[in-house]
Amino acid sequence: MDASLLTVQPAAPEPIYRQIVEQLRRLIAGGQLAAGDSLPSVRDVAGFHAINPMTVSRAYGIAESEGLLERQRGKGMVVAGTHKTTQAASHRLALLEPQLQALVRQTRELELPAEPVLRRLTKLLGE
Amino acid sequence: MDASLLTVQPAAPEPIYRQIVEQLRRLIAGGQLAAGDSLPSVRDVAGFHAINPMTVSRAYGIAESEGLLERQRGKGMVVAGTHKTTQAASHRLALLEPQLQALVRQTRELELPAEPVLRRLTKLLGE
Amino acid sequence: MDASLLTVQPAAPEPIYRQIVEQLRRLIAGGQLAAGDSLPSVRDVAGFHAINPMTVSRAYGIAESEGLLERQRGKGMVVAGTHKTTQAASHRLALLEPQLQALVRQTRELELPAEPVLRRLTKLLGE
Amino acid sequence: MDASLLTVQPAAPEPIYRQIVEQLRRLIAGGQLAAGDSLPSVRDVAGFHAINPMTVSRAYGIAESEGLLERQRGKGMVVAGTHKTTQAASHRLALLEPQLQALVRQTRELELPAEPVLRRLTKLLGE
DNA sequence: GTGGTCTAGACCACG
DNA sequence: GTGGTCTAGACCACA
Repeated sequence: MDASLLTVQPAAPEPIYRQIVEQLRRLIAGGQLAAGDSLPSVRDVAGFHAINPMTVSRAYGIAESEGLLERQRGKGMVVAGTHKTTQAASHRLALLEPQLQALVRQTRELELPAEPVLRRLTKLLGE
Repeated sequence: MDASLLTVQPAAPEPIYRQIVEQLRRLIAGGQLAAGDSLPSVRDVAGFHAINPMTVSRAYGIAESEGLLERQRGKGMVVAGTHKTTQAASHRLALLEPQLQALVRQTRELELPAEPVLRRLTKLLGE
Repeated sequence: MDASLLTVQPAAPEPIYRQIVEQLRRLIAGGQLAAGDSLPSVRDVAGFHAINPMTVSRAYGIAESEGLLERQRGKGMVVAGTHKTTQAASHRLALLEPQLQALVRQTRELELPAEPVLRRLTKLLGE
Repeated sequence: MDASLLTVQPAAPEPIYRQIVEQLRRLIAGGQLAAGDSLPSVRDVAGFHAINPMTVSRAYGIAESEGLLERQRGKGMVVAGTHKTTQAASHRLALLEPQLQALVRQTRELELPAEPVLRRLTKLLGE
């Protein structure tokens, strides 16, 4: 499993460990990480992104306590078996709902009409 | 100026003071707050949303240091005169760019096609 | 809230942060910590037991993610409101079931009859 | 000697090797394993419980260094001769003391009276 | 090799 | 004052 699977933005306001947890949630929901897949080791991820191993370990630990990952003693972390298949698109879309609602609120605060926002998003999604 | 202009979610992970600053930025860019408009007092906002006055004060202070607001003796805070008019739509759209990019990244991690996301957003924007 | 409420055994095999989490679970279930009670600060607990603040913070964080505690921004941690009352004795007894089962297994491995074990436990509980 | 003598819970927080060592300690103290008895081979135990042979080997090694077991060429591990007889009940009871003390502490944290705990334990021991 | 725990200490975010 | 995040590094537990 490749450490480059995860992306990390150390400068973002969102803490690194949470960035990782949330990416894992989406990658598993989307099926890019399937049940049984093993994850890059804590040390690999930390080395690749030049962050502290403990930060990665913390993310993995939270993901484990959420039931996303399982620890295989001595071998590393794997995607938990409960997530047998890629989740339905409707369920995956639901994971974006909070972000979509925030976007709508902000669009309104900016008094922007819907069209330019949708046009811009269409363009970005198409690239 | 009504304290209900601002919305605040104390339970959100984003700090309250930053929620306020960013809303002010957008409301001013969108023209809902025009140059010279006076803002609700720190006390009113804090009382209305049941948050700490110091938090509101801090948000106002940051907005002032960004040049969004000005302190007028005896009148409290008012929208700064530099923001004479509503900004151009293209400039306002630019303020959404980071959120749009994050949305695109998350859509890809979820392996979602563009259509359902755009459809959902269209619906929310139309309500 | 007194830092001496929690006891910690740094030499025990069980990690300190988990000792704390499990104590919190029992103290809340037993009603010694009621909803809304505030907890000793991370720094107080760490200082009192001569352990690292991060270790305490980690325990509090886990307890929060389990819904036992709530964070009051800027004020510290309080017992979550969901735990309105002391739980029924039967429910509290259930929390001891794993330990009781382990004790029974060990008693059998030692080929000990029930009486001396019960007698010893009775004595310890009565002190 | 049957591999099913030992029970192992790979999912438990307690490390597997320690589960084995402590069981051996109790089985020998209780006389279920007598001096000279031979133990199931590392391979058998590992195969039976689907755990890593190295884990079993490590447990046996620790038990040997504690003087519980002896390595006999060609015969594998046997119970050491120093443990000629079943130990006195009082000595065996002492092996349970830490668990009993932990149980008492937890009972108090749960604010449980002694009776229900003793009743439940009596029931479990009688089954 | 894997992950886990803890420390000491810096610095930030929040109220 | 509160808790949160991250680091660097030591050391342990496990397979």
